[in-house]
Amino acid sequence: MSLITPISKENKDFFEKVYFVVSKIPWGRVSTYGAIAQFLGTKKSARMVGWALNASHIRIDVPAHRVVNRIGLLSGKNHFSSNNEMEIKLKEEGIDVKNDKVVDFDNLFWNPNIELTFET
DNA sequence: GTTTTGACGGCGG
DNA sequence: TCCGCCGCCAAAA
Repeated sequence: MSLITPISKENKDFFEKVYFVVSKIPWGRVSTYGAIAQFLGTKKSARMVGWALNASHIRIDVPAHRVVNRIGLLSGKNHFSSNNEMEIKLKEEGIDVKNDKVVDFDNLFWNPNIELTFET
């Protein structure tokens, strides 16, 4: 079996893939659109990741609040029901946020390309 | 079927 | 270092 199986039957389309990866972000960690896009093989499609998450509001199992942009900025906070819901959720996980930015982002960054390995 | 949009990222100025 | 323009590409209009 391959070590990494980013695409399985439950991840048939791009959106599904995004949801899958995002759902794997550990509690208390954050990831980025670009990293997820790269993991999915389309590094240049970071914007699509955001778009996918935009449609993920129906999926409660997708922790979209753990996805920020490359510098740790909460670029998607405006898409949550409450204006600072994203920040609140992050803080509930022990992630400190200041000025719409994740403090110590480098340390909290979870890179699926490296850390998302799961045994099949 | 074509144009616009967008929760990004890289590169140049 | 900071700011702005440009490329990407799937979905919505």
